[in-house]
Amino acid sequence: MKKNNAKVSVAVIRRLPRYYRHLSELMQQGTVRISSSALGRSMGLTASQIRQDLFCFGGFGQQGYGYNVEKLRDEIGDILGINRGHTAVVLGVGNLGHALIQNFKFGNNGFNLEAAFDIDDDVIGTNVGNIPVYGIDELDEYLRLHRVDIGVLTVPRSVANTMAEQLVRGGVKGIWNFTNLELKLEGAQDVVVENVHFADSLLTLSYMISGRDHNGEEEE
Amino acid sequence: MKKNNAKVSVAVIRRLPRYYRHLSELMQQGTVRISSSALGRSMGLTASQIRQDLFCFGGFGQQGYGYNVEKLRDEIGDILGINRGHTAVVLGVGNLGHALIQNFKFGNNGFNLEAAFDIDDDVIGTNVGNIPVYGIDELDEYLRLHRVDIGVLTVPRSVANTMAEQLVRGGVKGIWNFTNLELKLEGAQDVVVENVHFADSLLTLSYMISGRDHNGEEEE
DNA sequence: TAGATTGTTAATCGATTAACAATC
DNA sequence: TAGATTGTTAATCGATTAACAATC
Repeated sequence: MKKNNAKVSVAVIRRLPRYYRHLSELMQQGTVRISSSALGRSMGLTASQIRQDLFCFGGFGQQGYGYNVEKLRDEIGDILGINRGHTAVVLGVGNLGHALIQNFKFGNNGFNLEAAFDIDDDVIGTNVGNIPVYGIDELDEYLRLHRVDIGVLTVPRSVANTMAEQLVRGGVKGIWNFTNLELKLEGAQDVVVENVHFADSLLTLSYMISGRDHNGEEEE
Repeated sequence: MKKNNAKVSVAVIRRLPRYYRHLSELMQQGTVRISSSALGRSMGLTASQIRQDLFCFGGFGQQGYGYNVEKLRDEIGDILGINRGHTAVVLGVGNLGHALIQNFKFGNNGFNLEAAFDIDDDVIGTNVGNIPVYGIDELDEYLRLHRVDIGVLTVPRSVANTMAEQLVRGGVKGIWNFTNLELKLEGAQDVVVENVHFADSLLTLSYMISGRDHNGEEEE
């Protein structure tokens, strides 16, 4: 198992969570070992690609045997940063923020959700789930006093960029952006923005169900 | 502008909604024309890639001038299927379903949201926004009587696959899947599933903020 | 040991970028 | 017209797939 220092491509990185998810399910089903070809079959990838992907990180298998499901899962979890005690806050406790706080298992993904912020007096001071909701004017101080790794942005479009800038000034490492805006953050090259663009996803689906004659001409 | 029958790659397709979004913003700002290089600069793409992407569909520009923003936007909207009168129903009016019904602009993306379904008697018979909520046992008949293009799946994990199968039997063309489950739909090759996996997105962000020493060894 | 399956390099394929003639 | 910028082909780059020696 040799150290591989080549830069890992984003295509590989985006497959890691899928590996993690599938391996977790296999583990729950009690599967102890799996070969790259069996895993590939169940995930719709080639065995070659799986071995190549894992090779980026040194490879975690054993010739003639395959991969230990639990060990591989844990290794990938480590690579993804699941055991680093990441912390998160939610900005905007509207319908979507509410839904994320209540339903999304931050803990399963290695994040501790510690607070939420909103501008509405009716919700400030309450708890959603176990999460306290503070006023947005308390954000600066909160960020000064706590290490917050990411901000979850579920505020209205109109204030999205301002709030994002405030998070950046407060020292977050990443922003999980649910607003349909492309954030413009000057001089924050080391802050990572991960977008969840619902509209992009739906429009892709729209394209795919719309059939093939996309140039408006008759077929012959 | 010649007809191009080569299959369009998924990489290109997934860029189309971004083009659409950026062009919409430019249009709102009153920009009338734009060159591939200016658009590329503002989107973080090369001019070459933009021209190559549009070339897949025949090209919509004019030498020496560039692209008419509104015309290009509309052409891409057409390609994405925005003007086909698509219809949608939501399955599962929990926190997330509620948030989507209330906040997400289906109309902006060419979809008419027509109904929602849930199992909870407290919500059945009510309206969320303007959308009526029916009992899940009325779904089969509803699908028989109405043409529904996509089902939006925001039900609990445990019933996700069953509900998806019911949608397929009811004749939907696509499923917009917000459950963190990989749907297994036997014999439904022509039904498109578009996944919105929150966890995958967050874990990608987790990786990116976790620094580079992913093999646990000390640097030298 | 023999069989299986990985780690790893090489070959192929596809996507992005470069170049430039066509043309507005 | 001259300048600008596209449409389109060719070159390059990177990602996926194939192959096979290493080894459990």
